[in-house]
Amino acid sequence: MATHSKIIVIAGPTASGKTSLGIALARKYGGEIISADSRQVYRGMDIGTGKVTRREQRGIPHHLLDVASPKRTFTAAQYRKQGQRAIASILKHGKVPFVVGGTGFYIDALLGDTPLPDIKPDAVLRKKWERRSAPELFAMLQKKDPRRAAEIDRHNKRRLIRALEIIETTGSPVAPRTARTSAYATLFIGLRPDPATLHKKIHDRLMVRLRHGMIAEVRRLHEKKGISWKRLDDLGLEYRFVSRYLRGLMDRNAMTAELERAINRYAKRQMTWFKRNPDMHWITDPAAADRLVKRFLMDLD
RNA sequence: GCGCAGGUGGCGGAGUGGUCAAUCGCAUCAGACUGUAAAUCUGACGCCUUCGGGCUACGCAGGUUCGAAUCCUGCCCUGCGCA
Repeated sequence: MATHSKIIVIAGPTASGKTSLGIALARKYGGEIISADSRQVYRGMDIGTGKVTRREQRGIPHHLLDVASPKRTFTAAQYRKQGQRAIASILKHGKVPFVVGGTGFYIDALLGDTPLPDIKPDAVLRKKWERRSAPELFAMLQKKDPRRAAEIDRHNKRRLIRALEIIETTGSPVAPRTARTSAYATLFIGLRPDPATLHKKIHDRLMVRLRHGMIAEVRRLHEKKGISWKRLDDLGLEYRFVSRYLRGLMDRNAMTAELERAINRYAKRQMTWFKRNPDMHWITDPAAADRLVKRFLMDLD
């Protein structure tokens, strides 16, 4: 059996301690970090996303941070492309890639079996279909691609529009899902703190962010960088709720309370995604990761 | 003390004689995820269930009625106004 290049993934819900664990392991085992975070790719979104500072990086190179303007949507396909490039470059230098982050979709796009059809988003089509109702869109899809229609979430306009977009652009049905075999040997480590601990960490971290200028950051994005309220809302969590507060849609207490709840819900959605991965090695204590990594890098294969 | 308004599920809030275990929103729980993924979307949500249904419920206690969250009486409680 050929020796596959090794990659280590550190996943887990927000505030579970992925970042510092990743850096510690990268330092110990000669690694570099590839961030798998759909919001940390944007420049100027630092406090709200909990982006590592230069200093916290402790000399470990970080990839896929600050690679896009928040004005435009950064997509999973772009992530995959740039991520693959980063992996290749890290391996070339004889280092170990550590994919660290909480965006399960990005991790799968990069390493898993989620195929991303090579069809770019079409703003015109999307805008046109946006006006239609989900049942209408579903009926259209059923007609053009019964196979895809049978498995899709018929209420989710975003998915329906994407499926129709693929069909419209290629003139043929959406390719069925096929298992992709990764070219790498991958160790999946999942951080799963007990719920009470996680909730507390989420709460404490939110208080720190508020103290460290998170509100000013969002205001700056809107006033200085020209990021629309709508866009900030779409970016979710801190950007969504702080912008609503800045718009006067809610007072500060409501903003804080609702944001905290939203973050907790988000953490659960992340877990729902990661739980599906049968290869995930779940740990509660970050210290347990070391043994897994050591064995993975030393042993077999 | 008098007058007025009101007491409904974890919360907010509909319902004013039957089709109400009770619209809806929030919270909570579970889940989905083919280029927006911190986004988007779905289901469950009184208790029990062999999933057919059964049981207990709309402040408390009585009453009217074939039938009440809905009508009547008394009581308790809350808010506002007058004393």
